[in-house]
Amino acid sequence: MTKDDHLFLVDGSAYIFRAFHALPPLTRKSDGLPVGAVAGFCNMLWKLLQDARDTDVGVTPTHFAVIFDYSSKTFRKELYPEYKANRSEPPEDLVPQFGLIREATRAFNLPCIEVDGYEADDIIATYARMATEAGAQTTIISSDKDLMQLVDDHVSMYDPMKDRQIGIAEVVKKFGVKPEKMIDLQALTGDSTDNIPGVPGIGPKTAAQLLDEYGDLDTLLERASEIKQNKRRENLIEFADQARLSRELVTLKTDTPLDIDLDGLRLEPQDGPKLIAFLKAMEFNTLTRRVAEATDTDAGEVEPATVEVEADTKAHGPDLDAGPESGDGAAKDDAPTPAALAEERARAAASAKFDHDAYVCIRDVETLDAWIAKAREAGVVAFDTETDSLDAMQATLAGFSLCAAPGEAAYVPLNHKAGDGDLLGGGLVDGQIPEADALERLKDLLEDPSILVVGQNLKYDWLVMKRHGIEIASLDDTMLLSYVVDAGTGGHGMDALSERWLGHKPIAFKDIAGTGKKALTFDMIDLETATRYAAEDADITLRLWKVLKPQVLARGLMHVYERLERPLVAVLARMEARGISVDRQILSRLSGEFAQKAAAIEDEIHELAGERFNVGSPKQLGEILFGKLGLPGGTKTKTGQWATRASLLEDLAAEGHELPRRIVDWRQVTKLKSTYTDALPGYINPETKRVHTSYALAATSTGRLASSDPNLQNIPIRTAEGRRIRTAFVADKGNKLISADYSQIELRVLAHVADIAQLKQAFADGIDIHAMTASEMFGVPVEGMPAEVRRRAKAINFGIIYGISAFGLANQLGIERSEAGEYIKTYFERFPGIRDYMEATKAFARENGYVETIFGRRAHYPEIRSSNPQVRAFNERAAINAPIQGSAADIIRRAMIRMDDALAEAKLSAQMLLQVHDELIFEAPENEVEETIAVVREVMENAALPAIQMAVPLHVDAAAADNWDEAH
DNA sequence: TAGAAAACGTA
DNA sequence: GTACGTTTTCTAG
Repeated sequence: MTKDDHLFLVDGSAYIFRAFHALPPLTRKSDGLPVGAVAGFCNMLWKLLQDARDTDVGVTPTHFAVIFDYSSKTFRKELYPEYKANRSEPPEDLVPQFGLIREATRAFNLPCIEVDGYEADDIIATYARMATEAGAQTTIISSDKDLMQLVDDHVSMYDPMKDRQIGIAEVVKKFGVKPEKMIDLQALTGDSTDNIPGVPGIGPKTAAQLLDEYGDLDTLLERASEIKQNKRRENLIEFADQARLSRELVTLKTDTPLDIDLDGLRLEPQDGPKLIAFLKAMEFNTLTRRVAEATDTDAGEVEPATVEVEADTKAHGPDLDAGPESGDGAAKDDAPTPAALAEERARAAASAKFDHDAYVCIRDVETLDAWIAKAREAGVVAFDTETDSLDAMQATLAGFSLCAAPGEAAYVPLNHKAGDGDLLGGGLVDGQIPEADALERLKDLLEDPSILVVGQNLKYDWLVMKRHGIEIASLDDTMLLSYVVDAGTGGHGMDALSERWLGHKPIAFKDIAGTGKKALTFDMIDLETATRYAAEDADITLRLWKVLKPQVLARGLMHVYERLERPLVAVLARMEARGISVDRQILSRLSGEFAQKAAAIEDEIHELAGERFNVGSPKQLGEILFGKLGLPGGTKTKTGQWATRASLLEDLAAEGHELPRRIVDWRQVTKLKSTYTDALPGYINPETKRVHTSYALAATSTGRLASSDPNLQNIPIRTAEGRRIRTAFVADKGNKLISADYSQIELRVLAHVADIAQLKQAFADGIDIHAMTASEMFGVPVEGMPAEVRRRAKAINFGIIYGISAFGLANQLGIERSEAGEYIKTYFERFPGIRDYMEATKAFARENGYVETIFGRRAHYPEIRSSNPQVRAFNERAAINAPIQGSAADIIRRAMIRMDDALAEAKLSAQMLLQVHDELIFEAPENEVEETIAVVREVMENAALPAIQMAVPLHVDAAAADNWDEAH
């Protein structure tokens, strides 16, 4: 095909429906076969081909094809199970015409193109792209707005029923945006006929205006908070992921696999007798005559063709989807479910081979530029940094790897050191791109919002790049995709994911770096080995992304990923980067005090024991207590050692034994010293002088975060001694720390999900919930209630959240198991709805293998059907707890995601520093404290909205002070 | 020297 | 009774 050629592409499937509805019904005289659409189609084709010969029309096709939908099981269904879900079956009169129209196409001597799994529009887009690349012109015979995105200088459309050309100007006139913006426009408006969601409340007019103002969808969604209209802003924020999904759905594929190339579409001469035979069979007399005249054929000589009439329901037949979960995964070729299709992709990835020799080590800017160009072309790039430390806040960049297509990955070394081994350390290895040059180019790529940067645990790379002045704009994280799909079933580290999904065991870091004291850091590894390792990581990451993203979609979990996971990456990275000030002096003073106290207690212990021994050794201690001294009540742990846990020692102390009391005291002091006052100063970053914890997003089965290095979610608070450690967490000069925590959030969630009238009422009235419980259970008035009664009710309330057992409650309260059982019985009599909820949750978990939070997050419990009663019971309790703990975790996640913008909008400079499950810690200028608290409370208390309207109010307590102890 | 076990800090 | 991470001791290699 050359630039003088002109390709005509007829959207056959769309035409069928339009002709059927627009034209008067027509039946074959002889037998009543409905043929209206066929007649319209034949007339249209004939006219097009005749006009083509009239050179004065100016448009002469040299290539021609008619394109059809093949099946409704397209990749879009895989992306979005609801796609075209509201399509009803085609009218009975239309069904037999699908096959006839294909026959007609062949009778016209025209190629009839259809591809399994793709829509006609994708095939059209692909051919149009190919023709444009050849420099040729394309005319698409359709008026479907879904195709308007293809219109440009080389591609136009033609509406055969209205005899109207559609070019760039017509698209702009009709929709107010240029054709290249049609995708974004459709993503916003959605499409009710195809069941594309879009953003509620946004029609074509609003969409065009928004796109005019913000340029494109990504920018609009990013800056949605600036929009003045309340409802519109909320919807754009709330349904951003839905808009992105819609965009994926409306974007036509230009790489549809095609059996016939452009040259195969060259227009063949009309075969008069062949066409007339078909037309006679259809009994289209007028058209038969015209064709006979034009082709100089004697129609009387031609026998009518034998045309098979079959009910071809392939084009738009009913969907036979069984549901999102597929049993044995054996996809039937006629009706694969979305999950089965996702699994199909997983199967394909599982057999992929890894060729480490194919990886490239990039050592000059030209090559780097070429790879970056390739990434731009793809629009998606897997990215991974290699450094010398697991601490992103201290790590030095050794290099980075890129992968834009499976199997094609490269490593870019930047700071590898020569392993000379002298004490001064080797210099830089020769032949590495200067860091500044490479990062300048990388910045352009990573900060481009149209490039999707895919990583495994991207928060780490985000922080490393941020420290080099680069902020990744659009990201996907394979760890988080896995977490959304599989929370509760194994880990989400790259090695585990690679083995699970790709059947490939990656090169182990310890195999290239060694282990222990003489382990190498990555910058000391030779470039060849480094390339094999680092490029493999990027390769694996991209392949995982290709497998996991469809998994998320197929299971209907995209909203969980988009609303609760992906946005948190940058939020947490910023919190970690800020860190918190910890006063070294205070900790050092406390360490001294604790050391003295521990030493004194240790002397007493040795005195009481009558010998010196290692007090820190439970083994030695057990021997002394239960062996040498023969104290009663000794129990053994599962390894046969004497158990010496605090609660046991407390019991002994209560019987008047002095030694156990002293052990408990000693343990408390040494715990505080070793874990907190001694360890924390070591975490103060020498550069920032602050402590930067690391939050794990995918560590828990319920959706909670986890904090480590150091863990700032378990700083002591229960004892007076412990609280003193909190005084070392301080605000910088001129600032205050603000602590804001949800009051009773898990019990509120329980009241909501289990729908318990008394609980809901109590929270609505702001009543003391434990006292209310006690009053209901024991008939004691709240006024003047004994502390012990309330304490027991409180323990029961917590027990409920934890999936209560008589054994556990008895343990907690120090009562007999039978008595605890009575309490539970009474509780369920007063709150039968709770028991119903617990039973229903267990049943759901047994049935599905997972449970869900109110926002749809899943936690898996594959062992809930274990034949081991202990294992089963444990899984049941966990399954009962997960929706409650997890929903609360989701709520605070939502608050955190909104918080930075809310503070910025209020022009407050407060910074969110820490999260402790139901508490957020901020650092704010002294004079903004009151305003900040108001904004923080507002965001936290409304965090479930607008997705969920809780049946109980959420309440947040907040206070400000110079240190964490006083603020809490 | 790596990993399990026991203990204990938090929500 | 739920969910975590860190420290120390102790054992196996």
